[in-house]
Amino acid sequence: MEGYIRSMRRKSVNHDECPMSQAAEDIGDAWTILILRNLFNGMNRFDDLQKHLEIPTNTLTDRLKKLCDRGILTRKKDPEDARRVTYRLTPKGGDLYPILIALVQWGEQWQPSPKGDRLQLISKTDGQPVAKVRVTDQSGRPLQPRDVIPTPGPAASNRARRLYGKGW
Amino acid sequence: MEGYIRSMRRKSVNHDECPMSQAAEDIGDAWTILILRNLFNGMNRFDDLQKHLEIPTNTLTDRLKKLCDRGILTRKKDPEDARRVTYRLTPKGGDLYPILIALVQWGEQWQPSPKGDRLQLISKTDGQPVAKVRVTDQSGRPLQPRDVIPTPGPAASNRARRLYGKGW
DNA sequence: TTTTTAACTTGCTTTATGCAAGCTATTTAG
DNA sequence: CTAAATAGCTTGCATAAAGCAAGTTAAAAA
Repeated sequence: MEGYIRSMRRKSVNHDECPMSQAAEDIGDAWTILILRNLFNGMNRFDDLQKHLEIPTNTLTDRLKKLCDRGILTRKKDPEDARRVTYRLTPKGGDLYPILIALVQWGEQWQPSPKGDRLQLISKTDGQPVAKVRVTDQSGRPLQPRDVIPTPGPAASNRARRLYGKGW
Repeated sequence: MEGYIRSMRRKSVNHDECPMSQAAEDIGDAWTILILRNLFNGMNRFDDLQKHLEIPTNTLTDRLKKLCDRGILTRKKDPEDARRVTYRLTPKGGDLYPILIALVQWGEQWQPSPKGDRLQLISKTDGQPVAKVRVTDQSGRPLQPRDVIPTPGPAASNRARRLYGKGW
């Protein structure tokens, strides 16, 4: 059953031991990304998410369940209204922030609206737009893909070694 | 037909004019993310991708086609071997780099292997691991979600205005 | 005490995924 | 120069996931 999730038909994408495969498994889904976006904006209830995203209820249930199972969200009953449930980002979930911001910036840059910006991210520290998310070295120098050597670590799978050792 | 792609049944997730929705539509898919990962590692042929990822050929065809249509990849015939086709990242595609690096770092941090690191990203500039991708203001101060005010811009849709104006 | 609200669940239809096989155009082997 | 191999697909079929409408349960509001 290795390499499969929940069925023999929906293949798991995480058959190498790559952190990106696991991340892709977790958030590599359009609905999941949008749910997380809304949670980062403080929307934490089932029906608000459903109405705003126009997501089918069973799909929303499925995604919220997975996000909770994977430790990205917590599910708690609202003490003030026992009908209500609140979903909140865990520290692990909160750490997805740079990824979501990078997605916004990429979308704004490369698929701009003719009418101008759709979303501006303003920092409270200086009232200026948030800086572009970049890959840098320890001293802050920006790095391009060619400046980075991806090296399989001690826990790398053979598949990952093949990829990063360029031995396909 | 607004809000739908390719059919009446597969809903498009991009019914607000949000840059993140569009980005989610583009790369919010586990196979797509892994294809991009492999392309960033210099793997640019159909059969190499197919073998390494163990992705069904029709799914790979579909994803490569979409990525080309969306200007993320180019498709060119190899002048040295007319059977071969090479897929390469466009500047738009290359700009997804911070997102992929952030995904690796998140996966390595929050879903670590008991055996240690799986993938180490070493910078050629100093031989050190690449710095953690962060959200900062213009002067480099790190920002948390609460430090950022997402403001609908001139091109924002009503749906986006509702979300970012907290008026659900 | 009836109606609403919130968060689902169920049943059904359509679409997408996965597999095996086949196809077409080159290129290499004999 | 023909036969086999290779690269990049396409097709057909089975099953799983997405989407829609409706129903369920428990709590709160009217």
